[in-house]
Amino acid sequence: MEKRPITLKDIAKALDLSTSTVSRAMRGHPAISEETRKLVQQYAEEHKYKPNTLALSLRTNKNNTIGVIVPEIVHFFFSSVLAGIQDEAESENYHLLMCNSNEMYEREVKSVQTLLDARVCGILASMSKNTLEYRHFQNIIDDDVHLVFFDRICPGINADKVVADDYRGAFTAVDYLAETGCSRIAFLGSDSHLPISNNRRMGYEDALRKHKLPVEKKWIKVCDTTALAQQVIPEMLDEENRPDAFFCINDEVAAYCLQIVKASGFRVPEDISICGFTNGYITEVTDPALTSVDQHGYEMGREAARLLINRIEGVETKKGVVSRLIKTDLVIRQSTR
Amino acid sequence: MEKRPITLKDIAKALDLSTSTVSRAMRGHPAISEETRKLVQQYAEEHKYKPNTLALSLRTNKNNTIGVIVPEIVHFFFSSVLAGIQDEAESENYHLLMCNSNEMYEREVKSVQTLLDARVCGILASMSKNTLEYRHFQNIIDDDVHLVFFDRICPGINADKVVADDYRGAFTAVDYLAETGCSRIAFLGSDSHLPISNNRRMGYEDALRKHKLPVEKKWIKVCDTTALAQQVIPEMLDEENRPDAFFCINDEVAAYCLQIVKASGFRVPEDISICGFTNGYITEVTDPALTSVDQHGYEMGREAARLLINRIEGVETKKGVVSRLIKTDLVIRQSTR
DNA sequence: GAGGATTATGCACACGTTTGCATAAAAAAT
DNA sequence: ATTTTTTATGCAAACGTGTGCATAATCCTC
Repeated sequence: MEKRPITLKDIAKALDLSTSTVSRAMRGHPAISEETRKLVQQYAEEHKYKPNTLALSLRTNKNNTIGVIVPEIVHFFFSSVLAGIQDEAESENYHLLMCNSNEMYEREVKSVQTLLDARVCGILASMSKNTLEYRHFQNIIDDDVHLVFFDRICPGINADKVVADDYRGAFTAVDYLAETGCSRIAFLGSDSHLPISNNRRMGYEDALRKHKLPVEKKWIKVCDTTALAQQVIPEMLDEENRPDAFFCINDEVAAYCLQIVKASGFRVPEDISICGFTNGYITEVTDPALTSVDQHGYEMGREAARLLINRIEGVETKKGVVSRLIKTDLVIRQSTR
Repeated sequence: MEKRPITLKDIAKALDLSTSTVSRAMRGHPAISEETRKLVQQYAEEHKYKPNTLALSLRTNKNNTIGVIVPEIVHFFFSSVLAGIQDEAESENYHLLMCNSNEMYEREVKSVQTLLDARVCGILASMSKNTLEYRHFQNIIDDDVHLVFFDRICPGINADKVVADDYRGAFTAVDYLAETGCSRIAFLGSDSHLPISNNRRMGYEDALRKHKLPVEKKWIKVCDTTALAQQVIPEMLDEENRPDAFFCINDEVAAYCLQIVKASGFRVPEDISICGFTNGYITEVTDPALTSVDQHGYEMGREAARLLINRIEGVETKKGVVSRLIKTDLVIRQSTR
């Protein structure tokens, strides 16, 4: 009952040839006569011969597979990156092994182990928010497996990286807010151990300085989840010297911010401007539509995959770390003046 | 310079044993003395021996990998399903090979081929909107690879499936719309060759009949993209006998519908009620927040993966097709009365 | 027509495992 | 002391492929 797929050996037996001849015939080796080559290839075609990739992998110790670790799948930005990685990998004939750390350190460690055990050629990773220990990433490098970080890079590891131009994105956005008359601009960010947040904060501060606006501690908060938003934003609105603009670390926080601000009786953007980061689906369905900084996740995915594949195939040979910056673009909608 | 990972053979040589003994010692075979077993296992531990999964796969012709084909990654529902699949697969020690058809028939065919070539143990698939030819799916079955469809099933193929209870979700939603006083309820659906859309339409119609409301052709439209929404909805609002409720095939269309309706000067929900389907992120950020039918994508993913794995491991032995229905829940927010 | 160059094919091994069978050594039974 | 049983190990083959080397067959050249 078991239907065994046809192998080179089967073809050899059927045609009364040796497996080596068949193997060479299939790959068009010059030392094989035109006659037998055609014979073999036709027979293979007819019997739907498919090379066993497992055997091939074993022999070359290369399985044409790259592993991906994302902190969260159900997320516009990360799924965009994933789509980019997927497209690039597919066009280069690489398979994609997917892992999801779910923002948990333990699962991230386990994912790395899983991918190394699966003998992937390289790994694309974006770090979980809760990762403070980097040993597992170092293990990848120690195993001579290529590693490229995207977006959430790991500061303690010497590896290639592809990141959005967070600094410039933040600078441009805050510059725009200031240009349009906002003078008390708040920054709702993440924990400062994440380079992503830190870089944006620097862009934010530099833009303030450019406009001779004060950098106030009380207007810089860790607020990167909707739960935190519900708590932090009302407090800020209650103060006598309330912000007249919110620059948020992601679109979700911005959207909740918008709701809270409206519910508190302020008009957007007349009283308060709001700007998000990512430029995902939700920016177009809020009322008013959300101004946001486009991170070009799809492009980041493609770029990261391309860099990794170039490393794997020895096209990229730079000794040190390669860093790619994906440009960011401010997309102005109705939530800012 | 090349650091080759340590193998059973290496251990054997180092300990002056045969590879077979080492192999048995590692797996705790009873015919191996306690003494050598400990010796081997300790040596393996010290030298960080990792079994080569490629070799194992070749031997057993089983690579503990399942393939997934989704029509679109950047989509709340599908990424939710993916997350569910991922979690279930991981807990059962299966790897995930991911493909993205991007709603294109050709890429779907290619994805199937890719996965079969990779010798996956099974495939989870959701059909692209543009797929009308089913031969590639039949190939999976002919190759004796397990196949489970989720959500967008393929009507022409005899395979296991896990789907949302679309009929009941639609019925419940439309029933609720009617209960709350709507009498001219429009259905913005997909092409009727998709079972998903067809089942919902039947639920929609049955709910209308229950309330003795007429089923009008002009209130049933194909409108499953935001682009179509921009075109179709204004036309419907312009008619003298305009709908007083829109039941939409997904949240995106519902959100755009909401915008268009508001922009046309109608109040939501006082003049017109709007209901979406999926219950994704955006339902909470529109104004008013969107009533929607929760499809429980994550659960669907887990269920589909579990079913597939049960098939692979011979736990599920039913001869015919197994169909699982994932319950749907109406989540009432402010876009309906 | 004998030697050399060319062409086409096969043998054997390798990749890292697992496993049926044989076997050596030790222990037990007669 | 010899046979039988037990225990622990090794040999060899297998999974499906690719490749260096040997070799058989053909052709050319003088």
